[in-house]
Amino acid sequence: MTQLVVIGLSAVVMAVRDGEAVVLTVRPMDLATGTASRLAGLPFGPFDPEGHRTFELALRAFVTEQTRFDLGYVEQLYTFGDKGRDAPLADVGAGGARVISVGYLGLTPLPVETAAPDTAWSSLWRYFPWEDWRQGRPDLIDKTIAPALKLWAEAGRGEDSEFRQNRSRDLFALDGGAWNEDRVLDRYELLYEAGLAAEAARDRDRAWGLAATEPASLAPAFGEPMLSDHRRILATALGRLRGKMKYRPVVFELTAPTFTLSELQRTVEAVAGVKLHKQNFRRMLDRTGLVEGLGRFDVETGGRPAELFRFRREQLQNRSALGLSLPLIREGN
Amino acid sequence: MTQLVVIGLSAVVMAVRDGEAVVLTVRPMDLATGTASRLAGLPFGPFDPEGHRTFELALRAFVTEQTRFDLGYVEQLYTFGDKGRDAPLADVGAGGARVISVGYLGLTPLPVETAAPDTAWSSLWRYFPWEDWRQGRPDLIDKTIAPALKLWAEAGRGEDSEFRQNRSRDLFALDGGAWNEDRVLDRYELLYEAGLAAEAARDRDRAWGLAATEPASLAPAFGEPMLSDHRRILATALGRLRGKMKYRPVVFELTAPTFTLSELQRTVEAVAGVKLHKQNFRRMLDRTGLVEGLGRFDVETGGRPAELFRFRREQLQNRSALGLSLPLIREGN
DNA sequence: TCAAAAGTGTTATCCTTACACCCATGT
DNA sequence: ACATGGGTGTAAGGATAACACTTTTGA
Repeated sequence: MTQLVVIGLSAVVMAVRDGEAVVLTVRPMDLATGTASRLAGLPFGPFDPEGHRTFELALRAFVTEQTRFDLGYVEQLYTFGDKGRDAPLADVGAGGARVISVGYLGLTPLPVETAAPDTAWSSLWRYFPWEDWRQGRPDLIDKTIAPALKLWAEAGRGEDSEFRQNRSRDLFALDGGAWNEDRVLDRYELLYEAGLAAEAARDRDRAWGLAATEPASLAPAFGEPMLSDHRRILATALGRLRGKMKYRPVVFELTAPTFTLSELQRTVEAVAGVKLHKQNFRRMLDRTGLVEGLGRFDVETGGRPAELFRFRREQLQNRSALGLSLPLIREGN
Repeated sequence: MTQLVVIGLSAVVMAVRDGEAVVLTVRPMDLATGTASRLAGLPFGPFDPEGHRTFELALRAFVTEQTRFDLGYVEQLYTFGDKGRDAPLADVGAGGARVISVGYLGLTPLPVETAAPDTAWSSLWRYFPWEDWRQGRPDLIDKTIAPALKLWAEAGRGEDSEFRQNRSRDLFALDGGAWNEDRVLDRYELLYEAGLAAEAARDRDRAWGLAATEPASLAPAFGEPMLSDHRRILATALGRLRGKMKYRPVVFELTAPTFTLSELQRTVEAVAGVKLHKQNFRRMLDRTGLVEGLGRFDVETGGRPAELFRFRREQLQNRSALGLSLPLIREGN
C-alpha cells in the first residue's frame, strides 16, 4: 500500500511590471554539471507530509525560501500525474520515484527584485510568443505556426487528419475565426502533440531511454522550453487567470493599492494579451462599481494628470459574478 | 525523500434521474464491524503509481470495478491534502500514512441501476438540503440555518463576529440579498467552520484523540454527513458544475442523445437548483445555436407533443464562451 | 503651440426580462 | 370542453460597441 510517490509543489507567481506580464522563474542546480540549469523552471519543491499541515503553507514556505519573496493571493490550479510527461524534480533527482505535482497560481502586485540567486522575472511571451495580440495578430502564427500545423495535420490518417486541422484552425484562429484568449493550455498541448514544443522531443527521447537530443532547430516561434512539465503548468495558470478575470475581480491582486484607470487597463491587457476599448472599459468599471475615485491625481503620466482609484474590496463578497444566461424567474410558470 | 504518502482518487459521478440530481454513493465495508459503513461515501480508491499511467485511467478502472459502471465525461476538481480534515481511506485503514485525495467529477446521461452491492444513486439534496430553490427559498434556511449561524457569529470576538455575520448573510442570502447558486463549497465550509456540519464534530474528536461521538442531534437541516471529506468534495463538484454550465455546454453530458426542450430545462434546473423562465430559456438556446430540432416528436408528454432536439456537438470547439466584459477593439486607441 | 495622455457625449444594435397569448393532444 | 404541457410574439430597458470630441498637462 505504501508506494514510492513524491508530491511536488510548483508555483506560478505572476505580476505585471512596466505593462508586461512576468513570471518568477528559477534555474536550479543541475546535479550532473554542478552549474545552474540551462533551462528555466518554476519555483518548486517537495511536499513534506510530516512537516506541513496544508499544501498552501508548504508552498508559501518554500517560495519564500527559494526566492526571498512572500506570496499574496494563492489558488490551486491542477494536479499533474501523467507518466509519459516528464515530471517535476526528475531533473534534480527524485530517485526514480513517481512524482505527482500540484500546481499553484500566485499573484502579486509587487514585482520586487528578488535577491535570491538564479531567480528572475521573465516575460510570459518568451514561453508563449503567440499569446500576445496587443499589437494585432502576431506574424509568427501565420508565418511559422500555421504551416507547421498544416504539415502535422496532413500527416494524420483519415478522420484524424481532419480532426487535427479543425483543432488547429479553431485554436489559432486560422481562417478568420475568432481568437479565444482563454485557451492557452489547449494551444500549448496542441503544439506539444504536434511535436513542435521542444519538450515533446525531449520527453520522447527519455521515454525511449535515449540521451536527450539538443532541441536544436525548433523555431523560436514555438517558445522557449522549460524544465520538466513547467511550461504546461504555466499555460494552465495563464489560461485560468485570463478566464477568471472575467468573473472575479482578480486583476486587483496585480495592481498597487491605488492606480489610474489607464494603468488598470494596461494591467488587464498585459494578462489578456489583447487591446481594450478605453471608453467602454471605463464605463464597465463604473457600472460594476468595482473601483472608487480618490480625488487625488497622478502628475507623472506625461499628459493630463490622471485620477487615482482604488479597488473597493469591501463589497467583493456577494457580487454575483455575472457569468451568463440562466434566465431566472420569480414565481410560477 | 520518500515519504508515507498515499494518493487516493475520489469520484463524484452525477446524473439527473426523473428530474432530480443524483450522485453515485457507496457504503464500504467497515473494518471494525465487518458490515457496510453507516455513512455513505463517494467511490474512491488508491492510485497505484506502478500500475497506472494517468489519474484518469486509474479512476475509470476503479469506478468500473466498484460500481460496474463506465464513466463518460470526466474532469479533475481539486486535490485535498489538509491534515486537520479527516482524509479519505482513513476509515478503511491507510495504515497511518498521510492521504492526499484527488477529486474528480464525472457526468453521465444514464443513471443505470448499478448492479454492484452497497452502491446507490442518492439525491444531492440529502447532503445539501439548502441548495434546492426550485420551489422557492427553502424554509429550513430561515427556520434552522440562519438562527444557528447567528449564534455562531455572536460567539465571535470583535471584528470576527462582524465578519462571520457578513459571510453568513452573503452566502445564504439572509437579508433580502441575492442567492448565488454557484457558491456551494463556500456555504458548506461555512457550516463546517460553524460546527454545524456533522463532520466538523467528528474531525474535532479525532484530532483530540477521542472516540467518535455520535453526531447525535444535529438538525437534518444541515444535511446528512458523509465519510471522511467526501461531502466537501461533493460540494466542490456541485459548485464547479453549476458554474461551468454557464460558460461551457456541459449540460449535454447529462442528457440523452435526443431530448425535448422541457426535459433539457428540467435537467438544468435540477443541477442549478433554481427555476428558469421557459420562453427566455428557449430564446437563449436558439440564439446560441447549441441545439437542433429533429422534426420528430415525443408523444408521451401528456399534452401537445414536444419536438425532439439534439446537441450540435460538432460546433462545440471554438465557441467563445460569453464570459463577459473585456470590450475588445479592432485597431488603434 | 503642439504632442500626449486623460476624460466626456451620443448613437445604433443586441440581449435580457417581462408580459400575454395560441396550439395540439388526452380524457 | 377543458386540462395539460408545448410553443410564439412583442415591447421596454439595459449593456455593448462604435463613433467623435474636449480637457489638462509638459516640452
